[in-house]
Amino acid sequence: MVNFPELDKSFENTELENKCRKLWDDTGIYDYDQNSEKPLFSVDTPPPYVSAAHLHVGHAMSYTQAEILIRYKRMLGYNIFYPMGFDDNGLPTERYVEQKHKVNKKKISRSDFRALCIDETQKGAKTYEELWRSLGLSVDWSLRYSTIDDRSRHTAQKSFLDLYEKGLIYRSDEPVQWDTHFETALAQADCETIERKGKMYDIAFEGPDGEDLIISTTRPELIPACVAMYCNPDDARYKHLVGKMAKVPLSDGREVPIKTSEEVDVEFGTGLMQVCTFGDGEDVKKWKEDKLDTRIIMGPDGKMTEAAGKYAGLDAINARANIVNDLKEAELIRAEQKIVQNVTVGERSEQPVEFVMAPQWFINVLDHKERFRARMNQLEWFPDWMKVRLEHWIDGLKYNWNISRQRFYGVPFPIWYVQETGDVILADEADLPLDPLESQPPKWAQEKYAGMTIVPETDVMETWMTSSVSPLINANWAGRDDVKGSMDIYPMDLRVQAFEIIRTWLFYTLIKSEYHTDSLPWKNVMISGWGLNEQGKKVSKRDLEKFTDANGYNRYDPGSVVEKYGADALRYWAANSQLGQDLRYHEKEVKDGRKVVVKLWNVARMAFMYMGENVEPANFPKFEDRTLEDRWLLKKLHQLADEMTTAFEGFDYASAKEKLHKFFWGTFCDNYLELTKARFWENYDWDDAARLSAQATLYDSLRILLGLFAPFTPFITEEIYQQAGKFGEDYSSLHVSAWPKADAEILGSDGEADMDYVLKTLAGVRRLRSEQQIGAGSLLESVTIALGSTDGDVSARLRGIEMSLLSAARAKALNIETANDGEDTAFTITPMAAEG
RNA sequence: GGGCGGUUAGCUCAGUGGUAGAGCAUCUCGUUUACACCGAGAGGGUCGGGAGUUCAAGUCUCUCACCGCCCA
Repeated sequence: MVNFPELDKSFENTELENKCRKLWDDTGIYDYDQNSEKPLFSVDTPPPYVSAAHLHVGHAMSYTQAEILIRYKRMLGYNIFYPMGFDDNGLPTERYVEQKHKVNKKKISRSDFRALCIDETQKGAKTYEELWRSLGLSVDWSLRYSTIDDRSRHTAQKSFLDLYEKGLIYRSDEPVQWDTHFETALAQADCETIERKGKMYDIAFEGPDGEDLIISTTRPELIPACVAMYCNPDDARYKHLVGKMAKVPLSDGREVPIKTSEEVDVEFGTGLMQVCTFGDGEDVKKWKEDKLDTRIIMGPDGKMTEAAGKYAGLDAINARANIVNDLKEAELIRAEQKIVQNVTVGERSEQPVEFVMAPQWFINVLDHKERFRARMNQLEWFPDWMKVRLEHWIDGLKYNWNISRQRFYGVPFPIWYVQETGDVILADEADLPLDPLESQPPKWAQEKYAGMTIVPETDVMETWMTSSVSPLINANWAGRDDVKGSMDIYPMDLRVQAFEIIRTWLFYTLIKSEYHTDSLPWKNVMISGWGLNEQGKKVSKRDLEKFTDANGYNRYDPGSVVEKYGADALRYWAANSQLGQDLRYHEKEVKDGRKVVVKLWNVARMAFMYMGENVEPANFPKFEDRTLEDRWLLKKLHQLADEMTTAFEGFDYASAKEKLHKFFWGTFCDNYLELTKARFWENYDWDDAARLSAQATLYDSLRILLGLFAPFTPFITEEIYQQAGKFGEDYSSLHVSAWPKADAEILGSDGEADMDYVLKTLAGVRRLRSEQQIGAGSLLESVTIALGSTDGDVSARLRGIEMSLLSAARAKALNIETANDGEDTAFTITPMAAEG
């Protein structure tokens, strides 16, 4: 027995959302159950940087897209492992703290700086958690981790030790890509290429016989660091020079060798090039291969050092200007030309990347590309074409992965060095996590190196070193007893993330799994696109600042949007973009979701009204005994459930939503409900059996629709479900009820062919009403259907469904005429307005 | 220069070889007993250009152009 109360005419979304959130929290429906018998579905989600309140509707979009799928899986009966992490170490945090507190890491103690970072990240995490909750993300918050907490530091440090023991990690003093703004090393993945205007100078070196040797360069300031000159071995112009020396300009006659390399482009400039320590990766390569001299003239801060002589203290730009002047005075610049050049810059600082010599820790990736490719191919990619992006990244790898960062805030390396011997002392795994600056080395080491000077590593690991073990953090690889997960959840079922971190997060995680566990980290990966602003650009911090109005409302801020339109509305918008595709955000499109939510509420209101109290599903007529309209509707609805299931199985939430939307608004509301109302109205002669059939079908269809909408709009559907007395079910929440399963018998049913006449009548009368400006509500005196065919059967069939046709036309009488025009399917409707 | 994605209605986007779709916007009508955050109807498209395959191409192939992202 189920009672359907009268629903309020409207609802207040924040109030409704708070109610649902309380229910979900109280019943713990999102909790991962370690002892469950159910099949497991585990998800590895991106830990966003919490250092700045930078989350925008684009983030809401991609997190929601994944979460819709997770809700579907939960309704399928999976035991869901859905954690949330926060990434709070790394450069973004430090930069945020530096800017916000106007501090310089050189002028503040390491521990004070770290304290500020931790404080800011805790604030940020709180804001973020509230936002994700308000959006309805069905996360088990007890699984929450942060990349600076004990378990993450423990896991990252264990990762280091394991790699060290396996010989996959090494320390080396070699030129590394360097960010002169943040004064830290960078990995290849931390760099990007930008286009900018520059100048190409042709500069004369002096050959062995006093002749001019012209090189073309955009970086004349590196001339004092020139250590060799190169030409192509096949270049006839310079063959006689190979092995001889050239004099470097402005150097008091310093000489550098002239060498050959296949890689020198004969067509570029004069075919001669300088190699400096270090201008770019090519310089590094030749320096290594040919064991060239080292002349470092630039410091870690990007300023010229004493070795640059009179240019010392200048940054690259000023040094360039000065040196160009000097060269001009010496008449050594033979040409200059404006060009557009591609410059590698630090992703965060946007400063040109330089090379600096410093001992760093590297993970060997170059020797194992084939293994990574094989793993990559074992992964199921959604969408599949995203795989190519990783493939090309792996192919294009040029450097081993440098994980050392000369920063304060991050996971420390669990190591010390012995000054006298250079030995590396590793921490014991049992002591992790630790900071070598604050902890003593293991006892055995203290004994072994007694009397020697033991110094801690002061660099920290780069942030990806930690986030790349997120599946292992979740699976408690470190074996901590304060954590819920276990290696049973590993490999995880699904990784979700956006495309821009394929080369970093996805790639690094793949590496770590390969090295640590000799397996994939997850079975499937789902890659989202970006939510873009109205101009089609990535939503920027500027958008978040510029468009905030006096009341603090910002259309790009998910918090603002949720408050104004409701979480369901924003979620509904998020499902608009196909998996992997970008989507422009327009605030007005959130209204579309809002409308669906309101419509659902009103549908429920009506259905509740017509179902009323004391509804006994046991007394419902069987499917085959229901009316034409009801059987048709149910068949369509079960087809929909079937199609949506297929879509979801392919991670295609977007077409699932599209099909649902189309069905709900068109088939269900505009057609079925409009047809069905008449059965509850007094001016129609429908019998009680037909009314009961309608009630049964409203009951069934509303219940199924709530299920189908649940992943997209969890709040409104939950509220209706609860108001409906949970349809007499035992589930504590709609979101742990069973996903609607298409019934084979209903799918295979036929006999609704007559429905075609009803729908044609509905459409035909509507058109005529519109043409003749007759309101849809006014009852017609009669409707006339003119049959072109002389087939008497049709006439009889129409008489058999007379009540349905009258309901469709909203008419009192049905006339059937045969127009002898010979057309088989001619079918017209002639309504007449009722009097008055 | 190479790669990936995109180019469909004014805007944002769907579209599975078989009569071009949705929402928003526009126009007309309708205060109707779930909903005006509504309903009915209408207008609006050489599906980026060109070539090819096919009985049939928005869809498959080739090519060119433009946009976005990534790599040189």
